[in-house]
Amino acid sequence: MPRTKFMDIYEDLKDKIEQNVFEYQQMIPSENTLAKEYGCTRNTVRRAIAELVARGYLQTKHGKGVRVIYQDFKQNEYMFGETETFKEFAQRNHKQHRTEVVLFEEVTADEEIQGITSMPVGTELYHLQRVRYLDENPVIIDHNYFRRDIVQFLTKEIAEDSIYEYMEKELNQRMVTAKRQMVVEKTTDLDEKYLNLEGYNCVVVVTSYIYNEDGVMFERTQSRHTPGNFVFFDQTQQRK
Amino acid sequence: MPRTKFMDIYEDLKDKIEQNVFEYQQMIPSENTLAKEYGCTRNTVRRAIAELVARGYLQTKHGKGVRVIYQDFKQNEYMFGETETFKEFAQRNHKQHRTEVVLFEEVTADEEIQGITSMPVGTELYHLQRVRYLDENPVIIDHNYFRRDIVQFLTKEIAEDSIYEYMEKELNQRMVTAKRQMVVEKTTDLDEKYLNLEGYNCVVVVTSYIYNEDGVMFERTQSRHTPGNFVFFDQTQQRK
DNA sequence: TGGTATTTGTCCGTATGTATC
DNA sequence: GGATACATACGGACAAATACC
Repeated sequence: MPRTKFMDIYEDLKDKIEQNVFEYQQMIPSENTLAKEYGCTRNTVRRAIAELVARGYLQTKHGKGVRVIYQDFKQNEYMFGETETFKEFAQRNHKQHRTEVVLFEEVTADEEIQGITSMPVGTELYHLQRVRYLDENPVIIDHNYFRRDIVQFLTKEIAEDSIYEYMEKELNQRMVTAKRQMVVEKTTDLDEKYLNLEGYNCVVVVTSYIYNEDGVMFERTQSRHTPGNFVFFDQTQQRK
Repeated sequence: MPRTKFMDIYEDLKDKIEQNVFEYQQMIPSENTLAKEYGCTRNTVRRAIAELVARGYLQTKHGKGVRVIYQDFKQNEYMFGETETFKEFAQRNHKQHRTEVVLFEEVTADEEIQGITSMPVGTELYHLQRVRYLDENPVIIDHNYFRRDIVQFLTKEIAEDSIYEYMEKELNQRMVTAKRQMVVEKTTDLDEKYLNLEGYNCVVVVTSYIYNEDGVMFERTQSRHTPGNFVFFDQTQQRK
């Protein structure tokens, strides 16, 4: 993927940080030094550093230098500010995963569905309910709505694997922007039917609105997580 | 605050989006046009646009243009990827706020505290427990640990107002990086004693590790939220 | 279908300002 | 005060994707 010069530099610095070539709390070489090493201008180095700052790897200080503040990730963490599918999450954490489609229907948005999805009345949609298993443990129920004009020819079989892989490979559609909102809600009958709640009387509800590169919102998904099995993670830089 | 040119442009564009001068889904003027309007180079405009993309206001597409994808915020939302204090949160949502300090002690980190805080054994710390009220409703218990060598001369009175205002104004210390982790846990006796849980048997636990501009982690705080009162919000751009 | 203009993406080189040591 | 380091900004070049005729 790293086609551009600044992405090459980004990847190289990131590797060096993750491999502890540059250690936690250590200052990395100055921008001018790096520019000479990489054979580019200071601007290009700065671009790479900016990306690493945004992701919590580095911290810059005016007049002083650039410090490593990266520490190892925990497993089983959902990263906020990153887009990761359930399949990718499972693979990253070396877990078995399986998706059971318990509802698959085609609907047309009425006012009730508009209230849920923010899709205009009349929009043709797929409506799915899917139970997600990690190591045979049911941890999430997804309630998905997809626009049929964008996510075309969806089948139950695709929904059991990865809808996003299908979209990218077959339809040449990409998720570009995701807006997510998280609340905790009391459990519903459906939650209790499908999930292993381990005594909790609530679920973590993550509602996502997903846009493609034409700025069209083509998906609204509500993911209801069992409380015990997830961690959300976030890193922030305060700007002046 | 906007001292720099790109921050001026950032603020101006942000206002125009929020005031619907540029409407949802509309393309804004081209970078070259904006550069002429603002009397600067294209690079400076691009810098401002990049910030707005990162915050979910705009979406760019190569060869086409820049589209507005901002929609209004809901109230009572905690924005991930932003640093906001409890006091600022209350004021933004036009709510009364009050903080009650139920524990204030000075401790030295032993191995147990190191396990909780990741602070080295022997570090001198303040340990606080604070109950936070919104409109006289107890919604959060904070368990704070602060390094005494950095957050000096802390008092109960300061802790009842805003520790961060004190740090910035009196100590010239700033929060620069925050790493936060969120999980849901069963309630403890302390939660049940102080919080109004409305039937929930769990709380949302946000654990924060805060760094100053010297890269020193000077605070570890665990905030235990009542589930009903909070929404966490997040926006993401997927990069190529 | 093809050519041209427009628009964003990447990168360069330079200059100046400001914070730190 | 001088050297070093990051921050901002300018102006220009070319590439790549898109739109238009």
